[in-house]
Amino acid sequence: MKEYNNTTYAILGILTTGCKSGYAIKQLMDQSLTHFWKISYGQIYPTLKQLTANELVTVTNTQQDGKPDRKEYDLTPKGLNALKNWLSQPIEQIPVERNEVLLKLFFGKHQSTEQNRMQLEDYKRKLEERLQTYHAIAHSIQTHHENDPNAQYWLFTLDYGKRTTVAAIDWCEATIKAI
Amino acid sequence: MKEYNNTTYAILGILTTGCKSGYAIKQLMDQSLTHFWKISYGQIYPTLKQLTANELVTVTNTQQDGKPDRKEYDLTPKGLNALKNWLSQPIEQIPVERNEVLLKLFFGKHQSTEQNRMQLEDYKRKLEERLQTYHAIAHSIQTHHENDPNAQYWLFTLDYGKRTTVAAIDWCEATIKAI
DNA sequence: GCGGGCATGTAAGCGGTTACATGATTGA
DNA sequence: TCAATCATGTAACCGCTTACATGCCCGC
Repeated sequence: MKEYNNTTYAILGILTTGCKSGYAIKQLMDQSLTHFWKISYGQIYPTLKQLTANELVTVTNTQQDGKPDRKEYDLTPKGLNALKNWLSQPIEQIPVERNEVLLKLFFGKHQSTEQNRMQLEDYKRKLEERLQTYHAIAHSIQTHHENDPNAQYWLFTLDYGKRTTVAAIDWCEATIKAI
Repeated sequence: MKEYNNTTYAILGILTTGCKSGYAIKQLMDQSLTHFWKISYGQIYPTLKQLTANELVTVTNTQQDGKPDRKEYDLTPKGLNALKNWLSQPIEQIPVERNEVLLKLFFGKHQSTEQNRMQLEDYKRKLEERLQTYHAIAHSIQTHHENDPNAQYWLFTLDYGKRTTVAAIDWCEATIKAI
C-alpha cells in the first residue's frame, strides 16, 4: 500500500465529515483542527488532485444556486480503506516541538534578568489567549455539533490543548519567579 | 539588520557555549536541545558557511593531536550583536504543534474504541519514556555543568518539557477512561 | 460598480531531512 | 586490518507557505 504523508490523511479524513470541496476542507481546518494541524490551499488542491489520480477519491463538478461551481470529492472504498489503515497504525515517534521561547531562554545568560522575564510574560499572555480560544472552540462544538458522532473525539483533542497549555502557563509563572 | 531563521540563531548561540565546530554543535544539540530544537548536518555546515560570508563568525583551521583537523568558528562583535538582538525580540506567535496522535483521534469514529485506546496507550508509553530522558538530561546537566552560568537556563527549558509531558500523560489516562 | 465571500489553482522559494561521499586517526 | 569516532560536506528531494492569478455571484 502506497504511503502518504499525514496531511494527505488529514484531508482524506475531513472528506468523511461532510466537507467535500477544497474550500470547505480549509474552512473546517481553520475552525477545528487549526490548533494542532494547519494547512494552506497550496497544499490542499494539489493533494486532492493526487488523491484523485490514485483513485482514493472521485471528483464531480457540481453547480450551486447563488454560488460559483465547485468540485465535490468523495472517498472511494480504496480511500476509506487507506484512511482506516493509517488510523490504526501507532505513530513512529513523538516529533520535536520546536519552541522559539525555549530556544531564547536556553541562551538566557546573554540577556538581563528583566529581558528574560519580559519574554516569559509575553509568552504567558499568548498562551492565555490561546486557552481562551480553546474554550471558545469547545463551546462552539458543543452547540453546533451536539449530535455529531465526531464531537466526542474533537473535544478530546481540545482537552489535550487545554491541559498542556495550562501546564505551560504554570511553567511561565514558576520560571518568572525563579529567574 | 538582516533577518535569519531561528535555526541560524540557534547555531550562533551554541557557538557561544564553547562548541566551536560544526561537529561539536551537533553534539551539544543532540544532548541538550534535542527535545525542542533538532538539527542536521545538512543544515549546520551550509549555515556556518553563510554566517562566515556575512561576517557574523570567523573561521580558523586548527590541528588537534590524535584527531582530524577541524574548523573553529568564533563570533565576531557583529555576530554577538545579532544574537543579542534576536534574543530580545518577543516571538511573533506560538507555532502550531502538529500532533499525529491528535489527528488520528480526531477521526476516531472510524475506529473501534479498542483501537483508539491502543493508540493512546502507545502514546502514553512514548511520553513516559521521554519524561525519563528529561530526568536523565537534567541530572547530567547538574553534574557536568555545575558551575556553568548556562546551567540554570538549560534546566528551565527541561522543566518546561517535564511539565507539559506530565500534562500530556494525564490527558492520556483521562481520555483512555472516558473513551 | 465594487467589495466581500465563495471557489480553484500555481509558481517561487524556504527550511529541512536523508542519503551519500570522503577522509583522518586510534585502539582493539 | 577493521571498526569506531571524529570531522566536513553536498545533492536530491519533501513538505509547506506565501504571493499571486482568476473568476463567479450577491447585496449594497
